[in-house]
Amino acid sequence: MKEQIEQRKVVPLEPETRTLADRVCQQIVTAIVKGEIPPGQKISEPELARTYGISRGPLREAIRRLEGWRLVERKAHVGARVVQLSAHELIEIYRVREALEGMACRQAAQNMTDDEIESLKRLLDEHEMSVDQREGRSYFQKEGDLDFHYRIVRGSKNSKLLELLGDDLYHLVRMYRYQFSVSSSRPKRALKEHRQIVDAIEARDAELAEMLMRRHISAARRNIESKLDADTKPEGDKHG
Amino acid sequence: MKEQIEQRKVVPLEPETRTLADRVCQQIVTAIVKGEIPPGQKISEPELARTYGISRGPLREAIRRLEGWRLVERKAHVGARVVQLSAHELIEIYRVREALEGMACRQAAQNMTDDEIESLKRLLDEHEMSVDQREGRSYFQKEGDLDFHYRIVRGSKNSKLLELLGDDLYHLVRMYRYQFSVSSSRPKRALKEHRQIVDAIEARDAELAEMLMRRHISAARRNIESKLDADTKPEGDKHG
DNA sequence: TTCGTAAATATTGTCGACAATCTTAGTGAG
DNA sequence: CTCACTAAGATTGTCGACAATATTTACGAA
Repeated sequence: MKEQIEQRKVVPLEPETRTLADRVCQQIVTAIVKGEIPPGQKISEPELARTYGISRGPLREAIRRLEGWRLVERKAHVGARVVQLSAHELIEIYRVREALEGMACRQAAQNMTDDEIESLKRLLDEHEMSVDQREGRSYFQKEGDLDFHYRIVRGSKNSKLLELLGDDLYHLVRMYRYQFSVSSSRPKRALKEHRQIVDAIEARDAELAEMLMRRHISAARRNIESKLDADTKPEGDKHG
Repeated sequence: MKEQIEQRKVVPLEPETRTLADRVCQQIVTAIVKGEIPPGQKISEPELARTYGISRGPLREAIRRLEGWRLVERKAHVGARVVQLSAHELIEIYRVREALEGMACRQAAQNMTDDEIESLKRLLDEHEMSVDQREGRSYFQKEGDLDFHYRIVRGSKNSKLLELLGDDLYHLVRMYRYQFSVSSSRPKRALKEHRQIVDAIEARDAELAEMLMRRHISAARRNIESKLDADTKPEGDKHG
């Protein structure tokens, strides 16, 4: 069944060529994204060093890189905290995504290979099955959606775009999906839009592909906006 | 005369509240942008530590942050090098700028205050005088142009946009301006386009503002492309 | 009690030393 | 002479200790 395995690493033997700081950095990213270290929380160096069983040196280097990725904010002589996005900032991110991924989608329609498109269609098939299942549903709502978007961005063959979206924005988006359950509360609708997008890419219709992607993200943004409105508005109006 | 001084810091007294790593980080960025540490060059920790008179600890932290900003690339157990963009990647950056700054310009037309617009017009007045002078010309071609763009991005009031463009892309653009003299070889034309953009913003015409900005950056991109073509094509055809 | 001050504690920032890894120089066999 | 292997040197990675700064606690006066 699984003929298509993600080929992550071809060197599983070597005793981990990466650096301690590199590994811990990724572990922290994962912890932040999954909400194990929630937004706004102080990052204590002694505590984390104990947790990961390393000294503070590599840990600080990892934090410094996260700082560059804007996943943590640091104040001199005070410490680092996990970024905490305001509702407004989350919306801003979606506006940026609209511009960036719209462009990515346009370029993907021009630059994706037929094989990549074929593989993308298979991914959507899997997603289709997931949304019907109970347990798969959460996968699609959390990670699956971004998997799709990530493939489009890769398909654009624009490495700068990939860096900006992959390293900077997607972490934040994933983090807030785990935190709030701000994920697409409309999985079937979203999936249908994904299909449309792939169709446009397959037809090499760059204009349409961009338009559909912008609309797709715009809809997601409005979905969040209305949710946030519903959460913030009723504070003086709780319970009808 | 200078009624408009850049208000950088309001706390000049304290014995520098920033961290050693922070300061050195900024020094390295400057060195890289100005080409003192050219693209592709190895970053030797012992050497730089001597240069800045600090130990390797803070220096490594600074490098880690630069790694997050993608200004340097590091290989485990080998070392860090200043990024070296291929011509293709430079073009990619301009395509990303087109999408991002187009959006920024649209939002700027909606969100800039009248004061900010007024200040922006004065900046253009200064630039106008600069291009006529001999010595000022290089300022506009190097920093002045990006000053303008930076203000537009700030005017969009979108903090995420500001982070992506300001921290990630502009460093690279500036770096390659100092390196190649890839800067606008058409300063008067560029300035005129800046005027048009500000006019559109002042008129609160978001659509037009975005369109003009996209065209402006697109023109810059094509300008670079033709230059690069001229540099690379004649390799088998040197000297007639 | 409450507020301000001061000591005590904890955390962050910096350094030098050592270990692990890579790079270079040198040597010898073919 | 070239190539491969080895050894020496240099660089990166990690650690623990100490200094500088922030935070908390304790104490006393109003």
